[in-house]
Amino acid sequence: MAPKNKESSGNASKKSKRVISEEDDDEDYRRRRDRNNQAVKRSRVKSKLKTQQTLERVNQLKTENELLEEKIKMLTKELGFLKDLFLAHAGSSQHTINIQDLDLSTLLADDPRSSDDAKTATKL
Amino acid sequence: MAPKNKESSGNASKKSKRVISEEDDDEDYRRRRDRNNQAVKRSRVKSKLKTQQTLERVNQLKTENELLEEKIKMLTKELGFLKDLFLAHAGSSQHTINIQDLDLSTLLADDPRSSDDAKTATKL
DNA sequence: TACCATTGCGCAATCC
DNA sequence: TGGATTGCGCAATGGT
Repeated sequence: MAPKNKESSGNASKKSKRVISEEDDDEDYRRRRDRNNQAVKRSRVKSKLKTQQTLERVNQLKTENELLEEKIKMLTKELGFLKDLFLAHAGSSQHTINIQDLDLSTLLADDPRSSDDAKTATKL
Repeated sequence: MAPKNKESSGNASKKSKRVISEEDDDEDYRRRRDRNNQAVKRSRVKSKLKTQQTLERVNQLKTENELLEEKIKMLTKELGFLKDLFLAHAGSSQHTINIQDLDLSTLLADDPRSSDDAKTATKL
């Protein structure tokens, strides 16, 4: 904190014709200070904006996360059903499954491979 | 920016015995300023800490999401396999599946219902 | 050398 | 009454 030259030396002229160089420097100083102050404001606005966007990103990711968890529950449930089916018959004596006994309609209705989330599911 | 009473009026005594009340006020002012400055520092440290934690949270959630996406791919793949099996035989003439033809070992090896991510899968 | 961006810091106004 | 926040300006510093 050094150059705090306010109305320091006894300058008669205020800003009439900037006599020599002292006044010029003062004006320069003010100009520079003002520019920096504006730069500081810009920088701080940007900083706050970034902070807020980060918070929004967190919420966005949380929501996304919940949806994915739900989807996993659904898929796991379906898989469990199908596997139980296989196991049940695998443990039986004849080792065969009669397709007529199965209600595939409900199972295939929400086939994950053709849902709206196909972006991640269809890749393979 | 008003009360910038530094070495304003011509006070002879500096802090010897605080004559009446002027000096006292000055000392009080300084004490208050110093305390506020410390409070400001604490506040800013806390603020920066929170910002950083938020950034870490974002990365954490991103990682979590990727894992969930992968899991969904796996489950979808498995489901697709099982459903194709059903469909294939549903379209056949005999409508029966011979369990001997299936290799359930690989399928059941990584049963989602008994994996390490059981936290979300076992709930139902 | 000049310029803008960032950052630490103190002041004062407000908030709580 | 007093700490916590916040907007703001200054100066130092970083990065062209």
